[in-house]
Amino acid sequence: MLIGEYSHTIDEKGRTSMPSKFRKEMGAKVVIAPGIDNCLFVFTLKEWKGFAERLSRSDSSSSVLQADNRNFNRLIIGRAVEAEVDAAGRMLVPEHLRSHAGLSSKVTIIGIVNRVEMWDTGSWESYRTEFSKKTDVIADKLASAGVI
Amino acid sequence: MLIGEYSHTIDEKGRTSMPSKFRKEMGAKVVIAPGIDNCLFVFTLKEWKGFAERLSRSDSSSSVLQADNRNFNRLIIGRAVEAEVDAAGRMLVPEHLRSHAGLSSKVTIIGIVNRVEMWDTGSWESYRTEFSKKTDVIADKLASAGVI
DNA sequence: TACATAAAGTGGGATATAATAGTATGCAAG
DNA sequence: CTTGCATACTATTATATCCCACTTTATGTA
Repeated sequence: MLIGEYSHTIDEKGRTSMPSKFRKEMGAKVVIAPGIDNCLFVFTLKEWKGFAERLSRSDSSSSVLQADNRNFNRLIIGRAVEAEVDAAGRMLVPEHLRSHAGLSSKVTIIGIVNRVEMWDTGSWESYRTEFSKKTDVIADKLASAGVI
Repeated sequence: MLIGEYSHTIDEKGRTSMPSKFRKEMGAKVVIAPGIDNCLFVFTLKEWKGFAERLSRSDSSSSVLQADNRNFNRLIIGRAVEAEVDAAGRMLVPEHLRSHAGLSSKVTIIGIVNRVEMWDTGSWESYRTEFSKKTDVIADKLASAGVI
């Protein structure tokens, strides 16, 4: 299971490390896609197929939602790339995806069960500060999962 | 059952002891996650898996398309780590979790039935003194809610 | 109560692994 | 044929993990 937060650099060629803890599970080929909220999603090939399929399954009846769905798919699926993890454990993030997430030098990579997210470290920190104020939402979720 | 309060040190590498009374029940691998109120939760691997799966299913109650789910999963699952309890009975708490709970040198570890919490000893003491004043009020609430 | 023995807790150093920078090589386009 | 870019390889630095030893606390026995 992919969990945890790791900090890495991204060099001027756009290469950044896949955290060593994730490498075995992610394999040598991954898919990098624009994520929701200024981050990038990284999937295994297998997970990507499932994710893309769920997105493109248009089960909404209203034409307005269908249009939204098409746009969404263009933005997410159309801009995704397949990337290889090299011998040193790095993957190349193409320029259009780097700019989507605002990646410059420091990146924070987090694992969320079946996907990985890449954030610019600065963006991640402000995102985190922002949401950690909502402890009531967090407590509700923990309660509904039977943790507390 | 995990009960009791234990005090330990955390060294500059971030290692701290799992109380010996908890070791058998917790096993060799545990998951450390950010908790609410400036503490960390420590789960057995088994408890964690059930918990994470409930929260990351792709049904509507935990879909990635819903902002609250994304936020929660990023902050709790994305910042959790799997940690091994070493031969000396210690586990490594990574820097980002130490700073979440404000751990510096003294930690207090408490057992709460099926989970363990780690507190900075100072934070724990102020939390405890704060709430021990209100135990009668809390007891009344619990009683009127039919809990005890 | 004092002592002996064992278990647990803590600190520090050695070794292995990972992260990143730097250099070389191959391929494609002009 | 040359130049530029992208990928691959190598080396150095940094970090994390493992291992050992000492200290302290607990427990049981004389």
